[in-house]
Amino acid sequence: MPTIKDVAKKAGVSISTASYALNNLPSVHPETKQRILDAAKSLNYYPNGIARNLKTKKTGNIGVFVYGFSGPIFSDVLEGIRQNLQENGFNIIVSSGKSSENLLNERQVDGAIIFDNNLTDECLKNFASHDFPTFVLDRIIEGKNIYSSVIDNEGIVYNFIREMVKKGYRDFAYLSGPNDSFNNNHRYDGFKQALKDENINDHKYYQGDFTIQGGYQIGQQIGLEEKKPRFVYCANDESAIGLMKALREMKIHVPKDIALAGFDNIYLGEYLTPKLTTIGIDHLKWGKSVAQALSDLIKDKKLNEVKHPEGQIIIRESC
Amino acid sequence: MPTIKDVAKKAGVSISTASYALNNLPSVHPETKQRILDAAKSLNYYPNGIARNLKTKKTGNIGVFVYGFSGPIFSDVLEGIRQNLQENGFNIIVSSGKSSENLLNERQVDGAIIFDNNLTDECLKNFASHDFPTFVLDRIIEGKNIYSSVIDNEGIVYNFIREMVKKGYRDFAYLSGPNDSFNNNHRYDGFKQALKDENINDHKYYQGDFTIQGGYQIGQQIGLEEKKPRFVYCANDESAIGLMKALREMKIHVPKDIALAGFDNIYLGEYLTPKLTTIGIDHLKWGKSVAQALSDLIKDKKLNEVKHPEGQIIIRESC
DNA sequence: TTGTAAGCGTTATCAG
DNA sequence: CTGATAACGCTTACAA
Repeated sequence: MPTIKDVAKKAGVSISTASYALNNLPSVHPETKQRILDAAKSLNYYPNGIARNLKTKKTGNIGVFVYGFSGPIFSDVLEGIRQNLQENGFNIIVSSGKSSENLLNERQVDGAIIFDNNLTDECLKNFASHDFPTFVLDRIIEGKNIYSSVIDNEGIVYNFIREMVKKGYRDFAYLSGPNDSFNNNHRYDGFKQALKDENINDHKYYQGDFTIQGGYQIGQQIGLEEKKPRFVYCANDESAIGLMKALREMKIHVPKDIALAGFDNIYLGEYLTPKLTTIGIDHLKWGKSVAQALSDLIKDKKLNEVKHPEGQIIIRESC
Repeated sequence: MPTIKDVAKKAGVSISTASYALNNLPSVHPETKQRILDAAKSLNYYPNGIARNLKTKKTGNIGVFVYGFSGPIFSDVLEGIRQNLQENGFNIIVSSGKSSENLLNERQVDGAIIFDNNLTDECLKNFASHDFPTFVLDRIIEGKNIYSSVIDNEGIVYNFIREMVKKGYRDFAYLSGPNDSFNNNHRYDGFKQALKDENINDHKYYQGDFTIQGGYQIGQQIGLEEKKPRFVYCANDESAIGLMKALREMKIHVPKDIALAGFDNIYLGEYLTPKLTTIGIDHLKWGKSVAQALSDLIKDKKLNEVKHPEGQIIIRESC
């Protein structure tokens, strides 16, 4: 494995001159520079990133930490982040589980984007406090160098439910996600507030867990109920899909017997029968804008506007 | 940001003793060790990974390089890899695009798992040649330190098509993926061979691109054809989904009018109407076994059996 | 324009 | 059991 030393020797210059040339510093004579570049090429030399990182105290890496690799909603956020970071000359490093903590604690990244409940506020605050900008997308944390960009769950679900009431529905149920989920809780708040403002005093509540399987079980349960809700609002699309599957199996027609809707606009919603009504976030744009804000913070140390992602109601066939 | 120097000073020992204690070397006296650990804790000390990596010439990171973050099939492979690497004490770093090349060339990872056409054979061979074990999952490369683990596309598609012939189908078409795709080409080979062995001399061929959108367009085209194929085998599930959507819109019934099937067993196949017949790979297991082989290679420098992933035919309702 | 040398934060060799 | 010290491969004052 050739080092800069080998390149310098081959080109007949000192290590520092080699370094200057390889880093495109203007001071070095064109001829020597060429000699150095040729030597590097012929040796198939690449700088050792680790050594550079140690010296410069920068890695050029941005960590994106997710709670798992399954699940369809991440992909677009990640892709948006990736595209933007590439433009800004950063490497993207996506990780999950124990690795995430390691990479943060050992400072193998210059900044972080978080989408993982399992990373504690403490861990993140500690990382951020050492001058590493951090964006959190799955909760709100206050702290030095730490910023949140979260969906306005409450507002958009509120609007959606009121729209459904205008359409004539009045008998609602809520199929929840996990109780400790930021997104779920805010969606439920919006749901309740809408009912309240429409003077609807009662609603059923089903405990789900954001999975298809969970929605499916609730669907089986609902199928056996004497008095079924007319509209089940599901805290995410996957719950809705499971629910819909169970209802279909029990010959309960959607939306004629029971209407339903979800959240996330996962791409398969459009391919179901009936097509799923949902609330969509422009994940690609969200990813890009967060990545841009982070890049600005790292490069210029100044915080530009952090756009919160906008939600959009997507009416299809399930209600 | 505290360094080992600060810890040593606080504990009243030399740097090297601090290092010994922090790395659990047996030689250090329990009492001093405790003092050092306490000091580290009170300073909130974490070793600087970069510095350690430079000295030890190991990063503890495994790079997983994918062609993009979208697409459902990756997630399970990634999750399998993640689980296994975590057990083996490695960090997982998933990356894509330009970053992948950077991380490889700058040796920020100890080994790599590849799922990305855009990384050239040359780049991978170069990386691997410097004693970094590399597993390639999306093609076959021969070279020092470089190993392939690929799906037996040909064999399983072959078996599937022959099974369909037994069921009575004889008029087949192939909806392809991109022409330069390893998976697509081998699936097509299996498809053709099966027809040949069944003495079916002719078949239609539609050029797709592995996307829902692509499948949808072909579906619209087929809808207008005078003489439609009886069975369209799709090179992946997403193509099949797009195709199915178009057919439904044109009131062509699946499987009564046209039967179809895909490849990948993406999870939503089960939630479509009709449910999609497909060929499934146990991606989680695949990811785990590749990660295990890579870990063995890095730790023991010895190559254990590389399991090729097994495919399974999953008959549902679309044919 | 080029070279010398210090130093980034560790680990590891060697001596005590 | 503990401490000096060199070294990992690079960047960057500073000197020439």
